Order: sequence, then C-alpha cells, then structure tokens
Amino acid sequence: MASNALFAEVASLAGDPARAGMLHALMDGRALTASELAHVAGIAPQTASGHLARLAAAGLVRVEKQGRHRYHRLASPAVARMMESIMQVASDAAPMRRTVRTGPRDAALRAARTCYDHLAGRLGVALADGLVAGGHVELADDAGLVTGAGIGLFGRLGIDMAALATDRSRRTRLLCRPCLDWSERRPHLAGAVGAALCTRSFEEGWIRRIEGTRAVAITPKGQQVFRDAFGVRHDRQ
Amino acid sequence: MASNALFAEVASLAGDPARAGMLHALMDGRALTASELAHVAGIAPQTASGHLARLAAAGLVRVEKQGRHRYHRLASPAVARMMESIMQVASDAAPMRRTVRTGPRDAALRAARTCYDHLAGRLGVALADGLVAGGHVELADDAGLVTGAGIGLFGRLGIDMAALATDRSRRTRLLCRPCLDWSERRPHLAGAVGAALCTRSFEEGWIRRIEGTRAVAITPKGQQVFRDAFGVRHDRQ
DNA sequence: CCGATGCTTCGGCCGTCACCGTAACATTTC
DNA sequence: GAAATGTTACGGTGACGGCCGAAGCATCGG
Repeated sequence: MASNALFAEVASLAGDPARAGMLHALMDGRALTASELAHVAGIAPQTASGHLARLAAAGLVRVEKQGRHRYHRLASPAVARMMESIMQVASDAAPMRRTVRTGPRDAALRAARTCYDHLAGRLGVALADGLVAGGHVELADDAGLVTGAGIGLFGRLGIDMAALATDRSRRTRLLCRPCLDWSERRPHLAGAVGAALCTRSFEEGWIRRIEGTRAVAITPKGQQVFRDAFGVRHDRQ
Repeated sequence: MASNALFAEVASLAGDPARAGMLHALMDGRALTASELAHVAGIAPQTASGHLARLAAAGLVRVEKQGRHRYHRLASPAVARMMESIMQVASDAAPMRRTVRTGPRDAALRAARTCYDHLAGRLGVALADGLVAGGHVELADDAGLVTGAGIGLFGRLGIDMAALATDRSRRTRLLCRPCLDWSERRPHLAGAVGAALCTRSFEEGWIRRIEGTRAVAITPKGQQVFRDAFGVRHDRQ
C-alpha cells in the first residue's frame, strides 16, 4: 500500500523531538521565523532550517517569505487536529508513567492557552462548561452543536453564526466541535465557533498573549465578560 | 515541557514503516496475533515482537493473551482517530507528490472497507451521502447530528439510538461524527452511529470481510438494503 | 513426557539521521 | 558599499534504532 509510506513519513516527521517542539510552538496558529523556532526547540538555526524544509516539503508547514524573514505556520487545520489527536494519545498513556513533572512554566499553560485557533486550558474548559450549562451548546464525545439560544448569545457578542457558514456546512448549528483538553482531560470548544470566540476575545481585549508561549492571560475586562456571559468564575488556582 | 517528549515518542512510534503497517492492519478494529502482524509488516517475528512491546508500553495497543497466542488490538478509539488524522495529513500532501500508484489490491479497499469501527471507501461515502440527501443526518466539517427522521430510520434497521447514549452524551442526536475519507476525500459516517451501522451490517450479512484485508464485500442482500434504505446505487466501478 | 508452535530475549551488524562547524547567499541597515 | 542579521548548503561525526540469527520460555497436542 503506497499510502503507508506517506503515513510513516508524516508521523516520523512529527516524531523527532526537535521538530515536535517546533510544531508545538506553531500550535498557537501564529507564524514564526526559523530562528525563533530554533530557539524554542533548543537547536542551532541551521539544523532548524533543515527540519523546516522537510516539514514544508511534506506539507506540514507553510512558509511565507517576508523581507529577510521567512515565516512558518502550520499548513492547515488538519495538521493542528493531527497534533491534537497525538497529544491526546500521549496524555492517555501519561498516567501510567512516572509523575508528570509540571514545571512552573506549565502553570500558565494549564490556566489558559490557545490550541491552534481556539481556547484551551481551564479557561477553555470552563467556557465550554458554561455554554453547556446555559443551554447554548450541546457537546457529545464526537460532535457538538449550537442551540438557538447559543446563536443569540454569540450574536450579542459580535459573532455572526450565519457568516461562519461555509459552502460545505450550511447548517450553522454544526460549526462547533469538542476538542479534548490534554491538561484538563475534558472537552473544550473548537471548530469554527471556537475559533471565532477566540478571535473575538483577542479583538475585544478579554485575553492577551503571554510573550513567548501559547499561554494567554485573562484581562479584568475578560473576567467580567466571561463571568457575565458564560458563567465562568474567576480562576483562582 | 514534559508533554513534548511523550508527544514525540508517540509520533515516533507511529512513524516507523514497520510499526505503521502493523497499526494500519489493526485499524479494522480486530485483534491480531504477533505473527500475523509480522507478516503484514514484512518483518521477522522477533522484530515484530519488539515493536509490539514498545507499542504496548506506550499505550498504543492492548495485548490480550489467550493460550499461546497474544492478540493485539488498538488500545482505544483515540488511537484510531489519531491514525485517521495522520492519514488525513498524509493524503493532503499526496497530490503534490508523484502519482499515487494504486495497485490492483487497492481497488477493493477503495470500494468498501472498515475504518476502525465504521465503514469507509465509496460505500461509506455513498451511505453518508444518502443519509444526508434523505434528511436523516446533517454533516458539517467538524460535526454531525442525526435528525428525528434519522432516529426513525435507524430504529427500523435495528439500531436503537437511545441505547447508544453514554453517560457523557445523553443527547442521542449527536452520536455521529464525520470522518474524512482518505481515498474519496469526502466525509463518511463515524462515531457511535457509524460504528453501530457497521456492526449491524455485519450482523445482518449486508457486507462480509474479504480475507486478510480491511476491505469488505457487499452482498446482494446488502446491495438491496443499501439501495432501499439509503438510496445507494450499485457500485459499478 | 516430548515435539511443535508461538512468542520473547539477547547480541551484533549496519544504515539512517540528527547535529554542528564552516561557509556561502540574501536582505536590510547604516 | 560595508557591516549586520537571517537563512541555506555542505561535510563529517556520532548515536540511536531497526533488523535478523540464535537461543530461551511458555503453551498446546499427542
């Protein structure tokens, strides 16, 4: 079977620690330069360059040259979903191993972070919980949908569900997807709705990025909105 | 980040051609012996044994000893979904490569096959199309749901939607999920409903396995049922 | 109890690949 | 134009890991 070789190549590319680190860093959906990626992976720039060339040739990342910089980003949401699913399997296996050493830097990540194009961590899970509790969203293991009440809520927050519909998915209620959180081990909101909610949160200043990581900080304004609109309590821990 | 090492380990395990072949063979959801897996991967039994030990230690496969045989199966649906998502990325990259040589043995696979626990290939896509066209199912990129009419249809086929509900997902309409087909590049039906439909199809003799592969053959009875219930025409090519 | 079968462990060979030093190329800035 | 910065190309080194042959354990059948 010819597809087997391609499969192995893709998985193998993701299987190198250095490349995995780079892909991980790209999971926030932003475009980074080769030097930045080399730094996060802890390798020399020329080594990173080679890795990135291979990742680009295989269609995992997309490069975009701009002046003397070359910005790299994940090639597609499909790649991000692949990363998620591998993380999922990895964290399933984790409990059986020795204690997962949670460094202090992980704390911010666990509190709130971006997961490619949507929000994850305790914030992401709390938002999903709040939406479910409020009857705005229904989530199952494999799928999710936005209710009529949810369409109204999102509309009031400036997210037009009808505008999110693509050619393929005209049923606006289906534009959401559960994404199992690797730190919380519970679902959070992904899909078009999750992405729109994340984008909106940045636009409105409800959250802001913490420099150099995928973690995000919740602003006072954000805490108020999340509490009022979604019923999310202040995250104390 | 500690999770990075686990991630790389899992991806790396899937990235070896021999192991990828074995995992691929396990994608039909059945349990196979170490010898069978060694055969499909084209390696010596002792080599396969080492691979399988590592896969089991990492939580990708589950072993089940039965007499002098040791049956291996995928550890969880999460592993199957990971495999699917990697295949997805791999097939996205494929068009850019040289022509995907489709051996004659692939023909049966393209016509109809199992994808872990549900049906894929032209049959799987045609079933999904028929269900959508008939208003029994709604499918978007990220999610799917069964309509009221769909619940009735599945009920008449002996699939009780209420019985499929788990603790987590009480909303029976959400028990379905689109799974992008690597050969057809269009979605087919996965999730609890897809799995139940596949199981039912074997029970009722609508399809039967083709020895030694994931491909399945559609029986005359099956062709009639698929045509009458789902509007699937006879698959000519 | 003995041979056959399925599976695993051990030891050694060999290819692959990640890595960096050095150097060249491209682009921006002064 | 020259220096600085970001990126790519090349060559050599070292290590990790896949592979098989041979031998050691389990289990089943006679």
